[in-house]
Amino acid sequence: MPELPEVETIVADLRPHLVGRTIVRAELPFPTIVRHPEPEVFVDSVAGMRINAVRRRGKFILMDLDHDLLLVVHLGMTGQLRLVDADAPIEKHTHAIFTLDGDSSSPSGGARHLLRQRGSEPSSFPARPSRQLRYRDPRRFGRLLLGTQESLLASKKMPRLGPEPIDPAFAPDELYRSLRKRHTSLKAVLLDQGAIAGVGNIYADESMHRARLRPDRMAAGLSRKSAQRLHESLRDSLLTAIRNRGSSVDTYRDAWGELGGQQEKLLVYGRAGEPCFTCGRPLKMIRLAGRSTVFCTKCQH
DNA sequence: TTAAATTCCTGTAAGC
DNA sequence: TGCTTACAGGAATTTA
Repeated sequence: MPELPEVETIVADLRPHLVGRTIVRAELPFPTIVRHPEPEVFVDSVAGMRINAVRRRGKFILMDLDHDLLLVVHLGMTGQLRLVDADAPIEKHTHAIFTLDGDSSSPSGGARHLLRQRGSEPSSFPARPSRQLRYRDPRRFGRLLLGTQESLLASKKMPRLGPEPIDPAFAPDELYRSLRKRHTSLKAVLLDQGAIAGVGNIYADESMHRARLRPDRMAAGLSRKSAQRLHESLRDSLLTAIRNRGSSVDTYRDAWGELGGQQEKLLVYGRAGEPCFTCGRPLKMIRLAGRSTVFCTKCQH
């Protein structure tokens, strides 16, 4: 499922292809995927808007449009955002389609028309179909939002998010202080988007294993030194996963529909019962914060 | 106020 | 083989 590294991969892939493009038309085969505003307003409002930036915040994909509008995409568990040629067959569970203006590297519109009139359009300029950004989500846990940044925050449509764990400004002591005030399991805090943005079940388990910390430990009981280790492990887990283009467990695919590479390198997630790579003892699975949680009873304390 | 439980949703895999 | 059932989980919402 898409967590910080997967969303970061998609955003980095999409950015050069979307920035500067204009959304010609939006269609919503499944309108309720849009949570704000009303679907008709959403469709009307994005049409004709230029995409000025593509960013990530936590697990959210943010697209800055004209007129201070912000198009927000959350992939939930099975959401996929793909860039395809407009004539590509529409896959099942496609809930939103954004048609983009043509490729600026080949003459389009008026320029193409002029060339054709003069009978001099080079054959090396194929009639490139316009492209579409498509949102597909079989389990429909994802959502789309539109509004000004200010209005989205004010209406509480966008949750308040904690610091970005891979931001160099995120200091070990900041993690220590936020853990200190939480009387719940370490796992629950790592999954809390208001505490740290972007961490989900995969990288919570991976980073606690790297830090040699039991997921069911009380967060408030962690020493400064342990918090420091967790801080480093979190960054390592996330940055390594970004380098490997994310983990394709379940249905995750990048913007081109390709698999990531990190799933083959996971230390504990999805490996319950298999031997720990460090000590060989079978990894244990428990349920914490409503999530399956895998760890090593010997290596993690 | 905070933490835990419940809910949404469908593809997949296990079990009969 | 074919059906039923349990399970996966992000986060909003509800309950404790």
